[in-house]
This record gives sequence, C-alpha cells and structure tokens, in this order.
Amino acid sequence: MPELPEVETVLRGLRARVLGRRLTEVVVHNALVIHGDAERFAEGVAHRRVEALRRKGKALAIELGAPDGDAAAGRVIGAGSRGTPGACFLLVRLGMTGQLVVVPRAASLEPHTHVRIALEGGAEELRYTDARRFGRLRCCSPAELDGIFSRMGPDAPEISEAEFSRALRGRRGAIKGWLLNQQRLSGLGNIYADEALFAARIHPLAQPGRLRAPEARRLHRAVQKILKRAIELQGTSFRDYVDIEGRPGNFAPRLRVYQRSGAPCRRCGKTIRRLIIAGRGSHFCPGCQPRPRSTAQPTRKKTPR
DNA sequence: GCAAGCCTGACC
DNA sequence: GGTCAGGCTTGC
Repeated sequence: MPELPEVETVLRGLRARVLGRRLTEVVVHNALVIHGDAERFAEGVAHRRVEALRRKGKALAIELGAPDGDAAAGRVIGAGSRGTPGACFLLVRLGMTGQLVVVPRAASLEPHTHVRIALEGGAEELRYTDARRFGRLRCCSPAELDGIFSRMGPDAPEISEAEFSRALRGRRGAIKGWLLNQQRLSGLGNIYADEALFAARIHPLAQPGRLRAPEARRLHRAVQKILKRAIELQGTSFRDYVDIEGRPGNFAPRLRVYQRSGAPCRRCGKTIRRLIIAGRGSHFCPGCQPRPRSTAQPTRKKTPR
C-alpha cells in the first residue's frame, strides 16, 4: 500500500529517471483513473517538460513546464475556456494498488495498465497501472494544486513536536483514526499508523486529546523515526507496491504488528491482537500498548430509518 | 470475506 | 465542525 515512504521512493525514482525529460504522447486506456475529462488530461499533460517533483503526504505532483511552441500552436491552447499555457501539474494519487513505472515502450503491457506517457527519446515510457483503480491522475493548475495541498495537514516528517501536540489537543475519537486523517497529518496509512502506535506504546483506541505530554512526544518521535527508516528502506511491499523500476521495498521484515495478529509480540511475547477502528484493521500488542482508562467511545450503532 | 485510500454524506 | 460508515474495486 503506498503511504508516504512509498510515494517518496517513487518520487526519487522519477527524479532520477524522468526529471528534465519531455512527455510526448499520452494514451489513456481507462478514463476511470483520470480525475475530470480524460481528453483534457491528455492534452494538458502532453508536450511538456518535467521541471520538478513535489510531494505532500501521499500525493505526488509532477511539475510540467509550458508546452512546446509548435505543439501549443497545433492544439489551440488558449481557445475557448482553456487556460493559458503556463506551468501545470500532473497530480498522482496511487490509492491502494496504483503503480508508476518507467519501462521500454516495447515492453509487454501488464494487466491493469491504464495510462501510458511516452518520454522524449522514444525508447521509454511512464506507465500507470492500478488493479483496484482507487488511484487517480489529474492535470491541475498551480492554483488548484495549492488548494489541494493546503487542505491537507502538515507532511508527517516535517511537523514539529509542538505543532503535533497542538494538533492533538481537544480531539476525540481514536488516535488511530486521527493518524489516518490526512486533513490533520498527511502521509500515514494503515501500516505506518499501526507501527507508530506500537513503537510509541500507545493503544489505538486512546483519545488524541487525552494523551499526556510524554505520550504525545513518543508518538511524534515514533512517526518520524518509522517514516524515516521506511524511506531509507524504500518502503514496504506487503503485496503490490513496487518502485518505478519495479522493485519491492525492504521495510516489510521490520513490521512489528501490522498483519501479525495471532503472532507473538517481538518485544514482550504477548499475542498481537486486531480490532476494527475507523473502519480499518488495527493491529496492536495488548502488553506493550495497554488500554488506557479512557478510550474513544465505541462506535455508535446506526439507527435504522 | 477481506484488504484499504479517499470521497461522500449522515449524524451529532 | 468533527467523526465515521459506506462504497468503490480486484485478487487472494
């Protein structure tokens, strides 16, 4: 599952392989993975050079320069309501099973290949594949990108301890849900949320607003440490994730609780348990992460109408 | 049946 | 406004 470390790994791969190159032909095989109109997307992205790469949380933005003169003239840019041909961004959200890979254009098409973008030089292309099609590609203006990024919470590796503690204040519900909420903190998904809570020895049902200062500090440190280590190891490949060269990540052997329910805790030997919190399987060690006196309220039952 | 990111909408 | 369930989706 691509979370922040996996997206950062993809970004670094793109920086090495795609930065500075022009995108030429764009082919959308499945419009479902395109946010908005697929034709506009293809026209908007084609014939532009990759100028920079940015990331916030799990969102990856490929900055594209103004389109080439010839191509722009041929495509009636600026006609009608179309925006002026300035810089734009190719925004990528990988969802659960989205992958960006750079391969020779002649390489056989893997199943679920939804978008192909040829790279200048003719020999290679960037491909977007996504079995579950939860991911989305989008062409957006700088203003739109600013809007999208500003609605997301601070990037998890960047947030200071003070800011982190302040953000927890007054929050109800379960800390697990809080960690997964991208409007509060961006970058954590189910894997690293569970791992960070284990490392900080905090029960996933603990209430954010009731964490004591040392607990908040431990959690902040755990989040930073785990993300940093996972980036160094190029992410976790639980099932699908690969980087742009098709290589899996190396963090999986370091997982302490995620998908280990029923197995003994590597720290204390107690059996790892699993609960559903915020709709997600949540793995924790009852020995290392004792249930606090006051936890989040159990989910209220929906009353039938 | 379960996995999970993200969006929408319901509920308080 | 905050919080959370539901739905999307395919492979194991």
